[in-house]
Amino acid sequence: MVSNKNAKQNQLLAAMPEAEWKRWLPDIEAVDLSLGEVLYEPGTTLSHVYFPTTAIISLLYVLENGASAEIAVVGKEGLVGISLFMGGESTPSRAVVQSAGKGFRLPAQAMKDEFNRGGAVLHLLLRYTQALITQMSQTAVCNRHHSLDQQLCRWLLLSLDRLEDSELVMTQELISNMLGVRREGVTEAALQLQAAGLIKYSRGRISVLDRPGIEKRSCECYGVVKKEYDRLKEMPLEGLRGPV
Amino acid sequence: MVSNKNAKQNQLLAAMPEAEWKRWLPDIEAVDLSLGEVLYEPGTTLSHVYFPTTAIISLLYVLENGASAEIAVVGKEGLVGISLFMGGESTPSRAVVQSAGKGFRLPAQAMKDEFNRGGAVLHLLLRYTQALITQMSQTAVCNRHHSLDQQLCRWLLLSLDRLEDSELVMTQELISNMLGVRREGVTEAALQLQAAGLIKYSRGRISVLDRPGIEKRSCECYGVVKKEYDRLKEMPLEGLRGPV
DNA sequence: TTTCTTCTGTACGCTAGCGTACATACAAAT
DNA sequence: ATTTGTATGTACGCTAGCGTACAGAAGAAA
Repeated sequence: MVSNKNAKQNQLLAAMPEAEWKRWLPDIEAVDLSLGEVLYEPGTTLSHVYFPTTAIISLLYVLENGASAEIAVVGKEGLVGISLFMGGESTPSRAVVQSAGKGFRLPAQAMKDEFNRGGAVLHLLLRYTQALITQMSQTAVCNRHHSLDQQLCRWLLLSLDRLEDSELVMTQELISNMLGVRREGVTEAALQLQAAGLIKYSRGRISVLDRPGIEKRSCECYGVVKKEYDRLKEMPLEGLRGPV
Repeated sequence: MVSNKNAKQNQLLAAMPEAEWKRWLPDIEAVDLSLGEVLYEPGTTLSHVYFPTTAIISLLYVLENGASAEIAVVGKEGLVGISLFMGGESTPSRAVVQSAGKGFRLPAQAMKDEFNRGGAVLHLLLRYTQALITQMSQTAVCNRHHSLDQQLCRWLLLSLDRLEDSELVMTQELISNMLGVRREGVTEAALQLQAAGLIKYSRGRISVLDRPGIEKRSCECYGVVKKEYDRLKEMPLEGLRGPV
């Protein structure tokens, strides 16, 4: 039996009705997620779904030539492993811990069983999936049209939202993998942000000093996604059921 | 009452169990979809879901500055309007008819009601959504790492798969909007393909002469997505229910 | 203290694709 | 047959980001 209180740092778990929550308790398990840990590889069948609380997970696509790009970030607002209930069992993407921290996990079968009861949990999870889709789509457009500088700001904001403090443990090399760009490009962009007094960093630790400043430099993509997450979060869960 | 036979050109409708299909029949409606027609705008509540048969629909994101990019294509293999059953009611994207043709539509409420019965239709639709997510993700990576030439090939293949013949009615200007690049860039890439004898085109009509040739020039993204669509299509629908 | 490793900074030439501006060419309409 | 509009081709300078190659700098290890 785990500490109920900590688990509810995850917003999906927190949003679950009491009855469902009680059913889950015996199966749910606290986990420590360490930097670089891989939650699933492309094509593998998932054994658990993960609900991060303080950890941040990146959904990464890796191309044949080794080039990669992050397609979405998951933190305390979501869960990792949607393909389990979406019905695919696996995805072509990889889930990597981008920022070490804690989370909870639930065995695949327990997840499916609950989902198949078709109640509030189903709607909650699908609504979250819809938000995730928005994030992915926006990433696609952002990759096409926005500058590295703008994208770095967007990325910093996405990470900040999922952390308690304003310090990221993250080398420029890793960021470059996420953004799918050269490490040197990240250095240049980061130098500018530092020169402008917006961030301060050294050897794998980045402190954000002026968040509003970063927001100003970011492309619209951050805001669009944030707004959509908020909109969905506030929608009534029974929305699907009633006739208006 | 519509012709059952035509509707089942759509693979999702075709995959529906007879019982469910009979429930839908009274509500389903044939529609002609003309080039450029907009099925929904960002943020608007959807009135119907669309099941294309011969038409092709593009899911487009338009940025504040007017720049755009296609994030996914939907043809006879899928449906347009997943946000209806995913619970969001709307999306920040726009759905535009990319290739004129026919399709069928179902009123939003009928769709939700059927979905909420929680049977095979639910699993069928979620599995399709999972495939769509793959397409979006791959598009994001592709936008980051592959050349215009490769992407044009990918795009041609995606379109071909959703058409009967091998002629696309599509100006280079429109293609450039989809790919989120300059029209001139598409001209250059298309010239090369034509010089290589792979396609032939003139004033908005493109004939693909050598499909294998195009496949060779395309990036891996087309193949990855295709394979995942096929994999999902062949999975048993009850996969979610049983314990293995 | 010295060595080693990892992270960050700098430099330089290169290329794809952009923005812009026209030029041609085809096809339908008058 | 001529006009008009739309689709395609060409050209040219520009910039962001790439590939490559090192050089410093900050910790960690010895």
